[in-house]
Amino acid sequence: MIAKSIEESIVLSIFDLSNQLKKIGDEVYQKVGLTTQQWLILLHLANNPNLPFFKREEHKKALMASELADSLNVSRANITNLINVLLEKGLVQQFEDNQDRRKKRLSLTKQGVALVEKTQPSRFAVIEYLMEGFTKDEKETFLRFLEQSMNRIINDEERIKSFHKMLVGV
Amino acid sequence: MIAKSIEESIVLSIFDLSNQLKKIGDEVYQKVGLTTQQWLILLHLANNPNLPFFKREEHKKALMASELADSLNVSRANITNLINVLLEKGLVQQFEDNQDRRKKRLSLTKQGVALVEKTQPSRFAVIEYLMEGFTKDEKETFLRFLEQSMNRIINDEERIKSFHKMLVGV
DNA sequence: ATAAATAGTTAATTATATTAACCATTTCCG
DNA sequence: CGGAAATGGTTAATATAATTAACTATTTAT
Repeated sequence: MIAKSIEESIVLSIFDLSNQLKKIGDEVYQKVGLTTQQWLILLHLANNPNLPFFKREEHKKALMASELADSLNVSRANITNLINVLLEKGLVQQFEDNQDRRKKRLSLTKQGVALVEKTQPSRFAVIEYLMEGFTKDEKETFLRFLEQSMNRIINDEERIKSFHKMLVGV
Repeated sequence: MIAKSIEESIVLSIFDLSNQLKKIGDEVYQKVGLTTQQWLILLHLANNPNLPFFKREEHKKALMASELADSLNVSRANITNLINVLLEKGLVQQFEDNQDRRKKRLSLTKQGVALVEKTQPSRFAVIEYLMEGFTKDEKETFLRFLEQSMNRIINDEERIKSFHKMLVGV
């Protein structure tokens, strides 16, 4: 018999909710021929200040593929494929960095910008609806909580793995 | 230029965190030859009271595959495959329902129970560490928030879709 | 008594990602 | 300075995790 634990409930709920949000996203963005991942790339290229990626570090120059790979936590090869679709659709453009010729910078095309702007209101409406009824203070606390958890995962990776060391011999 | 929004920050952080947690989970459970999905099935069969599934509805009888499909939000066919692995590994057993011969009930084997119990402490340690420093009240509010969001997604699906109707013609 | 619904499975397929190898370029440092 | 290592991007082959569609068996509804 496993004990009730508010902490575990939170983690399992986060999983569940994220899953559902992704399903909704996939369904919605499928209408414009995109996946949630491709959509997230557009949000990055739109410099959406609400992305954890932009909170963790400042980015003055246009993003490149490897930074997207970092933020989405996937391989560079995968990003290449995702970007190719966006290039074909004319939502994104690529240009070479003239200080470092290995790098390719990415930005939204006019169409890309238009798409992001057009979808903004409905995304906001859904999000606001989901968290209706909570105070600003409460929301700020959630966000701090989420950010602390992320920071600990990123910075104390070794420590977290050490908790699991005992599992190796199972 | 997209405006700062605490609500959108929360949603994007939830995405990010869930992603990271899944990566950690995959890495850890890979050591015992399981995926995060298979692991979640074990937690269900262990009647973990912290699973959103058990908070939404009571389940007196042993679970069956289609209920797992509901909870994990995947197809029944997919569950069949996931279960097969767990059967092969001897972590799970299946028995026929004698009231309804279409149904197959699932339960953990002794080995399955042992595995869940053995991994419990380290899972709890990680989880506690992630949310260290927040009060019980704060955690409870957070959980209510997550549950409200999930409920709205499940119960007001039509309403949420209607927010996106305007996108169809993009 | 028959049609519809439910539970599970199988086979074929699709989606989404990964790894490994490679090229070009830049950075590090002995 | 010059060679080794690191970085950025791509390609090809592969893995994995899921889906859909079709099917069987059984139960429920009318």
